[in-house]
Amino acid sequence: MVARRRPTMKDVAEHANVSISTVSYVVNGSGPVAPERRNRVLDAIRLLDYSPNESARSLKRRSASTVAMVIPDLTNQFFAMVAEGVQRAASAVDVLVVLVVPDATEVPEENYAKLLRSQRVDGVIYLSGTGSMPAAIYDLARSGPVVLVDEQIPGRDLPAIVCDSRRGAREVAAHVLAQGHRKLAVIGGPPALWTAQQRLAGYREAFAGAGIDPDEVPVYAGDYRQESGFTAATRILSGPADKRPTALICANDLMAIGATECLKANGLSVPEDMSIVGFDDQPISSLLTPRLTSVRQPAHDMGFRAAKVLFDLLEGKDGHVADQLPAIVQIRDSVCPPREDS
Amino acid sequence: MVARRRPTMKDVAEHANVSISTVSYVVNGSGPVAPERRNRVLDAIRLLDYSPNESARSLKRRSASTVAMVIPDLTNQFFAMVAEGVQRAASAVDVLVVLVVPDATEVPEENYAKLLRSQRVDGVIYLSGTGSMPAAIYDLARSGPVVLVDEQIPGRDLPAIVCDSRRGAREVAAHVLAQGHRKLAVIGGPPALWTAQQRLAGYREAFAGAGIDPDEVPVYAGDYRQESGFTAATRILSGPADKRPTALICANDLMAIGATECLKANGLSVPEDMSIVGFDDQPISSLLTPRLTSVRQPAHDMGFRAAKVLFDLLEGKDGHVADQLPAIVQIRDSVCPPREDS
DNA sequence: GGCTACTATAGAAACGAATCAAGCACCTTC
DNA sequence: GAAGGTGCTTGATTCGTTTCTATAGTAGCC
Repeated sequence: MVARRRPTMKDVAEHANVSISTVSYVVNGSGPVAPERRNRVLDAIRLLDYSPNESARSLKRRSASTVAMVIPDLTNQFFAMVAEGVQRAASAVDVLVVLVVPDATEVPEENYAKLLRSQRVDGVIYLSGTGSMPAAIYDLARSGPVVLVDEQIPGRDLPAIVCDSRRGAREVAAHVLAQGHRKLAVIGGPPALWTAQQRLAGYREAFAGAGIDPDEVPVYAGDYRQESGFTAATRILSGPADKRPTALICANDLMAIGATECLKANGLSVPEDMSIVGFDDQPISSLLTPRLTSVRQPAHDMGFRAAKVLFDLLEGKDGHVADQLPAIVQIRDSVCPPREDS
Repeated sequence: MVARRRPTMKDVAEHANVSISTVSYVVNGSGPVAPERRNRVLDAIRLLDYSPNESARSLKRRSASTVAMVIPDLTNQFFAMVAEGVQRAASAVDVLVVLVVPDATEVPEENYAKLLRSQRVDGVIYLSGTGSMPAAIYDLARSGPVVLVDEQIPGRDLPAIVCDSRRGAREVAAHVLAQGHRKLAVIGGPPALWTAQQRLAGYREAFAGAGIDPDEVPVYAGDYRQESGFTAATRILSGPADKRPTALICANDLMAIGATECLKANGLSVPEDMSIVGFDDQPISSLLTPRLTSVRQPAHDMGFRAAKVLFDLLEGKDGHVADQLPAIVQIRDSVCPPREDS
């Protein structure tokens, strides 16, 4: 049970009676080797159970074949699905994905950039989260390639994979309006985040399209967490009952769930007393009662593409990202026409 | 925008007019350095924005300060929570966690062990999944330290962090029995998995305790996925109506959810027509209608401890794991007494 | 003042793999 | 038969650290 030294190229070379360089050429296919010797090397590799030391490789090649993925919250299924997409793309090219969860990390801000500078990772996939930290992103992007997912930063144009959030938002809102709702309220995301802005803009377009002055519709800023949906709903219910909205438009599912909880806790039923829509279409959303009407983003695909773009970037293939992925409304049971008397 | 060469210890040494070794001593605090020179070095480091090349370090130190975490399914919130716990423990000691999702990985089996052998990671935290692959685990454990989470392998005694699943299972089942149910069915996990065996054993203990012959209670084997819960429930409903169970005991929440969906789809209501319990207590389970009665496992803590044990192992501190964590029944709304006539 | 006993420092040899430049066969071709 | 290829092979160097060993400098002690 002694932890014996792992075999190195030198061992393989001796076993096969060739030079170290030859072994290297065989392993990487990077040089000409006569068939007979190649087989001798291959045999020795198998016999010794050799695999190349990746630290040494990284050192020599100046690349770690590893990328970091910054995820604000793993228990949010949207992020989890993006992560799986990233993982799929990465494993296909034998790149490792290291997980970074800011909330579970000591001094996160400083650390991201350090990760890149110390060359432990070659690049970063950044899912923007419940808060915002644009400063940290700039820092990051100065130290190495960064691809954003579902986020865009106005000034700097960092590569990003995004959805047509605005359109999706416009369409859910239009769906709500089509049911006859005229008194609405929005529970938005963190105003600093691009997605929050886009979704809000989409909602407002729909309002305007239905002849409602967007500025008349109250917007409560949440942080994409369930609890903030609950809080916002509480505030909404605290207003005078006759001015109460008949539909709640939430910028993500988690907040929609929180808001629903609040309504239920106050004896209101969804959608009869108040309609609700979300955004993201997490798998759980279709399991709730009522099944939540939401906007589906192709999370898995977004992660996959983000990873691809990052890899292109790492290979110097200035991989520009032009297209947005579609966001598709999923109509379910959480919206119905408003009561006659409201 | 030219990618300038990152500064090395040599650069720092020249800037500070000291030798490379001195810089190394300062960076690692591993040797005596006069205060005045130490400051010169520190200044140079700041000035050049130096951070040590981790590949070179790993090579020299023979350790990557990185561990792998094998997770069968990220969208399962239980796993996600374990992952966050692992991440928290790792970031505290500056260890990187690389994500491995077998389903999203090409030729996963071979790759795990290779990961260890190539010294890209120092150890592995293994969450056993929807299927089983004991062979792969043995392979792994031969190449380096492995810590299991919520799993145990009979023959080999690999370090593992587990819950008292059996007790938790016994207690939920007892709760169901206490409501007066006598006709039951179990939807179990993959029979090869330790957790599935433990939970089933716990259920049977409870049955026996209530004077029911455990062998009379039918067990349907699922795979811990939602769909298998649905399938099992379909089979259960296809039997003669008078022999139909009044309560369904599911070995995890996802399958309980699937089963619930099936019942609803067949016009049955939960818990009035059939009671249901799960296991794991995922956050979403308390949001469903009815709120699912389940057994909570301290997922976050399990991940955290598993990581700690692995780190101890890596430091040679043969960290034995004796204690099991508790699993606590969460009583909610998915269980009620059976109808009189059944 | 010569001896040990330190301390702080510098030098140099690893760690394991990639790769450039050079060498050595062997074969054309005139 | 010499000049010039072509195709394999190898030795040596390099990547950026860590760390062992040697050395210079200072102090302590009789």
